[in-house]
Amino acid sequence: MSKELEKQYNPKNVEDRIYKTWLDKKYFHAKREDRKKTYTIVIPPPNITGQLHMGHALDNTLQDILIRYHRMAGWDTLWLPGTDHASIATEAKIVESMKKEGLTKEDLGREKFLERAWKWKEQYGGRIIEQLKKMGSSCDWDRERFTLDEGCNKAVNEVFCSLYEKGLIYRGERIINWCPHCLTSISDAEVEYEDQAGHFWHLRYPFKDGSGYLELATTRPETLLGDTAVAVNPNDERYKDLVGKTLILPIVHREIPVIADDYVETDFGTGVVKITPAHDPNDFEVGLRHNLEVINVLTPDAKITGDYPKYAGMDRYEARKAIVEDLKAEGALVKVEDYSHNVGTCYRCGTTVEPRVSKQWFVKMKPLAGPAIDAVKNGETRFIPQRFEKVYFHWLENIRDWCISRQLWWGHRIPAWYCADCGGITVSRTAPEKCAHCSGKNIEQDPDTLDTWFSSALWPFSTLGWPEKTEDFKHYYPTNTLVTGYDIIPFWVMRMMFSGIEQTGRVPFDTVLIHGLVRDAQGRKMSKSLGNGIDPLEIIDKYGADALRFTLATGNSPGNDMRFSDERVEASRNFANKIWNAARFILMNLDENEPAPYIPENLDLEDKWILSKYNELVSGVTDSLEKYELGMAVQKLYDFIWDVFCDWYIEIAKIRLNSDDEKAKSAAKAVLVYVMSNTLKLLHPFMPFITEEIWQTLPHTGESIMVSEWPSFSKSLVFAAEESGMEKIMSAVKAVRNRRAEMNVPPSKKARLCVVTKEKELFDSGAKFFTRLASASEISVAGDETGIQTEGCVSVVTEAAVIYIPMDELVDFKAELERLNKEKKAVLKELDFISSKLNNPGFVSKAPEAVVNAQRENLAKQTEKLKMLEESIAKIENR
RNA sequence: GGGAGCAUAGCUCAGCUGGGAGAGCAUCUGCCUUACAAGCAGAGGGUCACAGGUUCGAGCCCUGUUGUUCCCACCA
Repeated sequence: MSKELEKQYNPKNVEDRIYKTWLDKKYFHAKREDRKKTYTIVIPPPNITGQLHMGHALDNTLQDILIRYHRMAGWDTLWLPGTDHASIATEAKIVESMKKEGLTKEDLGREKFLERAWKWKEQYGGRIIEQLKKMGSSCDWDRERFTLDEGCNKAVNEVFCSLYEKGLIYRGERIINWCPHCLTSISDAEVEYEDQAGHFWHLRYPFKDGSGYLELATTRPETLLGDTAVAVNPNDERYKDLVGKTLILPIVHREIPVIADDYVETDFGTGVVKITPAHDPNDFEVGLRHNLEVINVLTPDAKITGDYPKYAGMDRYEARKAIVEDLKAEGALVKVEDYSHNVGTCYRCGTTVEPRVSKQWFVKMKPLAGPAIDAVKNGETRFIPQRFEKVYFHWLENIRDWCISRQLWWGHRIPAWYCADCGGITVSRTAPEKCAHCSGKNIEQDPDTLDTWFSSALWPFSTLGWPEKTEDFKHYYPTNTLVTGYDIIPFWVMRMMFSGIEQTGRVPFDTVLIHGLVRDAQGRKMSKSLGNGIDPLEIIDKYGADALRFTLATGNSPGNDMRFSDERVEASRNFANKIWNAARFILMNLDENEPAPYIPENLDLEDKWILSKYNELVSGVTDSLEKYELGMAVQKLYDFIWDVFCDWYIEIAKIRLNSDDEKAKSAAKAVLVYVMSNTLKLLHPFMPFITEEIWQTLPHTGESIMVSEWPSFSKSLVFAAEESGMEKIMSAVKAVRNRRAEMNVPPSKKARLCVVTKEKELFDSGAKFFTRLASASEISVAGDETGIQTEGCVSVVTEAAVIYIPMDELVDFKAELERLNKEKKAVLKELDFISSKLNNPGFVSKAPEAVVNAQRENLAKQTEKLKMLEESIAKIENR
């Protein structure tokens, strides 16, 4: 009895069971095999607050394909997984959940809050890991890490301290981006700009000496409370004489000077700018240059401070209204215009960012950026596709110092202690007992934590044990490929690059594979607010993980966005089913103790053809994978499996399988098993579950397809003559099918075929195919037309043969003649084209020889075809 | 204001270093041919956005134009 499979592939019966086996067998575990080359990927750690979305699904599919391929191809392969503590996002979620209980952070206190956060992490942090497993991700779960675990903390402290010691981290009072909702500073990269409709308020500020007014325009009248100057361009003729004069600030009635600064554009607005150093980054710079007072008028949650009793407690927008009213009352408001401008918002909560002067920690970027730029310029690390290096360069070349302190509790606490006695700062890898400056014991640690991305930046080496010189670090660092979306380049890729170079002296990875965004079927970005997100888990539930993976890996090239639709997954699911049924067919024909895959001695034409095609597939797929053209690799597999193996080879194999020739039968089986089983290996990185399931059912040696050896190109499987021979037969079969279809002959109506060809031997060996594939009842092959009955026949002409189909009653000679003449016309056109090329001396002398020869061969073929067509035409005309 | 991507069949997209355009879906025709109707056989459908240029030869390289999407940027 042969083994039997269900008629349709059902992933639910397969996936979890197989994944468990892989886990039990520890196939994902990297074993540090000394003699082998290593291949390492560190996962972009998903947030613990997160749920698996299509972006993760794509990212991890690509990584798993690369990992599985390299593992099979004999590399010592490590895919290191983990999660990110995501300070802002997680803290926000916890604060939100506390709010429902009527609690605030302060109510709980730091200790209790962190307890709660860790509990939260335990509860939800594992969720996304389970979801990654559903995808089939072959991560080394024994090495799973967390950006806030002890090891990462050690790495963070080491990096912070060493950068501090080198003078590359400093603390300073600067204007930073402040989120009034999250109540923390954020970095430049974390600000998202969007166009917002606003207004342009034209105001006039009176001179103290009563000599009139200076008119200016602003988008933020409420910041007027903090104005400490009004600026004009030093070369502006209109205002030249006014520089140095004193104005009276409306409402506040404070005296402020008119200053001159290049920053002011003469041709925008009135050419006059009010300067609010505390609430605008440019004004802050101007303030520095002119030694202006910095007056903060807003509280951390963007309300007016108590210094202005009339407005105190109003948020910035209420205050704006109130102040505009008062300006109007004071006669200081000239006019209001509609105005659309770019407003910075917090990338986490969308709240309009408030520039704010405060004391924060910064990383000095210029010295770190240089080497990171060089490393990509000199090719130590490359981007695929290359164009994304421009994004990378652009960021690094224009980078400003990185604000790394966050007014949050959930994160790596800044390893700096302040002395209450001498005011000195002690930065230390471990908690110090006394002030490093005055030895006073009265020290307290900075309450702030570090930007999440500070720890993510160390991920490629902190996860391998750095700063310890662990075996893993020595063995697997630098890693090889980083797979991520283009939107993460400034947040993460760039920072890993300069951190890796600075801390380890080496780039953290040699290749950055960039992918695009997964969009919905209409091309819109998937988002919670639109509600158009597609849950990968639902797709897996409906179609299987392999179908999802296949969909994400196919029909798309690196760096480009893709649209996701159920129709595409359906097509993938159908492909899985196709493979399943091919396997089912093979299994039905196998004996119980069929030997493991081998290549039999007695190969027929079709065997050599399929083996040769398979052999080409091996090098094609391997090539594409090596070039990171995953979509290309998967396309080649699809075409081979469906169009070549299933539609042709299996059909042809049926001839021998149904015969009584035991020797031929077992040869056919052997080739079927050999090609199927090895093709499954090539497909395994893309569709791990179904390939494992089938491979296990087929005769095999070894424990699992995922640890089997990647097929390699074999010179002994090159059969060029059989390949081209087979193609000639195939095109003849297609021509017959085509003609029958045109004439509306149903497949049930079989016909005698007579093939006249110069390649009699070839067509003799391929004759049986016509019976099976071209509805032939019987077939004869002849070297010439002597004695052939062509009367009352339809003739089908290909380059290699003329096939006569006797269909007396069906043949409409007039139509037949028309058809033949139409074909003749096409051939003549073709011949014309080819000869125009070959008659062009430029082409013959300059084009590569192979190209010219191909044209010559084609010329011969078409000439032959023309001859045969003309003969057929003559025959009908002369009857 | 700067930079980048995209523009190919009705739709969604491939097309690797330039050698007479492909797939999936959709449409039409004929088939339940004992692996698969989630299938098989066939068909129709494209001046590869436009205009120049380089080349023996351009969907692919160069220049410009148009449309579209995205990223960056301190014109208050």
